[in-house]
Amino acid sequence: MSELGGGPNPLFLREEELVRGIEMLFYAYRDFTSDPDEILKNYGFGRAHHRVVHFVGRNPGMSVAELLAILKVTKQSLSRVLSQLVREDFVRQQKGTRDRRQRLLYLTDKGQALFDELSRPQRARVARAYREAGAEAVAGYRRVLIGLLNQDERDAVLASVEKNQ
Amino acid sequence: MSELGGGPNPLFLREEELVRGIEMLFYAYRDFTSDPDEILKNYGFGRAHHRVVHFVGRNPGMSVAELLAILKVTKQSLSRVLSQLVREDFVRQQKGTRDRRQRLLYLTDKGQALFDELSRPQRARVARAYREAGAEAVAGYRRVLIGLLNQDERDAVLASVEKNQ
DNA sequence: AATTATATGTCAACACTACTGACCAAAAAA
DNA sequence: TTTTTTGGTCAGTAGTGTTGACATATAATT
Repeated sequence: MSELGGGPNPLFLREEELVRGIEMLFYAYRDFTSDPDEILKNYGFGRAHHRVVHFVGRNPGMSVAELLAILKVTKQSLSRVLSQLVREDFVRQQKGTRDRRQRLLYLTDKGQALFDELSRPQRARVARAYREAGAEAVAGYRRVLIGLLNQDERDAVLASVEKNQ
Repeated sequence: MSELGGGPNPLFLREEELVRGIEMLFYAYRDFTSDPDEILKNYGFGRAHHRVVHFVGRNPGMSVAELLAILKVTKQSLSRVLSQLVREDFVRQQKGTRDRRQRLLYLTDKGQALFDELSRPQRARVARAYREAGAEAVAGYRRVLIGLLNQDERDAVLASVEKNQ
């Protein structure tokens, strides 16, 4: 296959470089999820539980609809893991005051403890990578990741990620 | 939770910044996989098939053992999708000449076509992100992703990724 | 030549995560 | 009051992953 644009591309846009970018993301994600996966086994949970615990922990009081929009899974997929987390007292649901149909989601103390346990090895991994690469590389890392997002998602993601600045 | 090291960390190692790095990776991977996922539906395939097609396409003649080491799944998990791809003539197996126990893996023309179809939107996505972020950011992106790898995997991953330089 | 180790495949059984499509109830909005 | 939104639930199905056991062919070692 020839170059994407047909014309002469800067070095980092060569075909080979693009495929390399694809693979690097696969490898990083593969290793990145391995630590939490190990921990989750001890709780009889899977990766889906992790995602719920993470985003509820980061966005206390979020609604189910907001969580669905972040995870991009169906209601039924979420329902199973969420109700399991509620049943086992990791997540607490509270009727919304403004809109009482909503079940606003919060971590319990137990849930917060799990959040911390799961995030510890990931934070350590990111910290190590950031430290080794340096501040400038970190800025580049973030810029490229943002560029990889669906364009119609960028604002939402940036808002979500930056909210706790 | 306090800072990781206890001491005063540079800004990009703040707790909040680390969690942001975790989330960005989740979001990028979520959107990154969405295009191929759509295409795969038309073939009755899933993400696992994609991974096999991708890595066999990138490493023609690789052995099953090598593929397992990259994917980090069990033989049984791989077996299902691989035998399906062979049965449907996307992947071809050829007895190794040096070691005739090995089944060396190659894409058929059909497999190569699928590889191209799947990689096209991902390459376009990476190209867009690289273009928007610039060469310097790309270098940082790659450095951080390498730092996120398990340390005992780095050499293998770098060898695999760089091999077609 | 006989033994051991390796590469691969296969089977059964199971678990987690995801999907679709249908349906229902409560509450908000029009 | 009617419509829409939010959320829950049910049944059925599919894709991907696991463990553990076992079989075969071949290579490597003794």
